[in-house]
Amino acid sequence: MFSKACEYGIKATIFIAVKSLHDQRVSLKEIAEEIDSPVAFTAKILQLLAKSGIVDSHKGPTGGFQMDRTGIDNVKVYDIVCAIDGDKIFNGCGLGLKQCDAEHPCPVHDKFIGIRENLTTMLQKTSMFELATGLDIGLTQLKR
Amino acid sequence: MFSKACEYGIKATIFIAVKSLHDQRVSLKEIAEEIDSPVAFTAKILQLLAKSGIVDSHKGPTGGFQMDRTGIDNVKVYDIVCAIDGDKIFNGCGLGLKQCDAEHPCPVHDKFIGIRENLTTMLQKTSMFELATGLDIGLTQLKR
DNA sequence: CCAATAAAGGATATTTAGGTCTTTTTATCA
DNA sequence: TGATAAAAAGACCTAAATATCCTTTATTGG
Ligand code: FES
Ligand code: FES
Repeated sequence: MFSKACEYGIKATIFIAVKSLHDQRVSLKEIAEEIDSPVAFTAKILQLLAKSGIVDSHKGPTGGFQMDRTGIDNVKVYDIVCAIDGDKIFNGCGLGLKQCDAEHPCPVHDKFIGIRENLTTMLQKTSMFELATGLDIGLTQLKR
Repeated sequence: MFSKACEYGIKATIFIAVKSLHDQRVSLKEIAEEIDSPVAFTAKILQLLAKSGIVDSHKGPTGGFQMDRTGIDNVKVYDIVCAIDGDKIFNGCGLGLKQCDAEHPCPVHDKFIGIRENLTTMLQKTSMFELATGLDIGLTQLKR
């Protein structure tokens, strides 16, 4: 469904959101441990998320990653997926035609379009706040 | 969503079904042209589909690929996806946890499970016959 | 100012997906 | 029966995703 980079990116952002809700900045090392991801690779992904304005980063001692309250409420899973994997999964043809076009549909177009819309809507509606609170109260987990 | 191999496999099978409905066997070359795919790579995929019993293959002059009427009715998109990409997309965790487990869910589990079920059901219900007839009457297309 | 800390950046390595090429096997039919 | 046609099989190549390593830059606190 998503690339590894995107999976790490989503998990990292949720974790940063949890910590930010407790007014804590969190370091790359801590993130990688918490989401069970390779440190250096995670660094690349966080760089991209920082450039995209999804998370804030600070260098130096006491540095690390964080989100402000507005971000925690406004950033949706959809934004992270777009930033890392692009929008192919939301707009692309399920059978790989150059573009998905209802006027010239592939054989699965009509069947796919509904599911793709459900996925898009779901990801557009799901905020970091919602996912972060579930994690914070122990309902969900980021590794196993 | 699907791998390239899987996209080619689905398209190839639909095309073979169309031709089989007209009692025509079809060669690798013809298939690759019709679905706009690399010939040698398509050969590999068709080998796998033949081994999986999804299509029948015959060597020699007049040889090629075909499906019997039972296969055209019974083979579902789901079967092709499982044969080529495996069932990770149907059972795997959306965030890449080692296994998707409702007792120990990842943050997106509850949101994902419904969409994943819709996708699975849709692919399990969609037969080659249905897709082949749509293509045959010109409603849909395999390349662009 | 300086030492320590942490992210940014860039070069490199590894693994997997995607794709090609050549040889072998099987079947047809003239 | 032998020339030919077509898929099967296996070795090989290429590009992209994943992952690592090293150097640079920014920030902090003493
Ligand atoms: S054309 Fe293939 S999904 Fe729309
Ligand atoms: S645990 Fe992640 S989708 Fe079920």
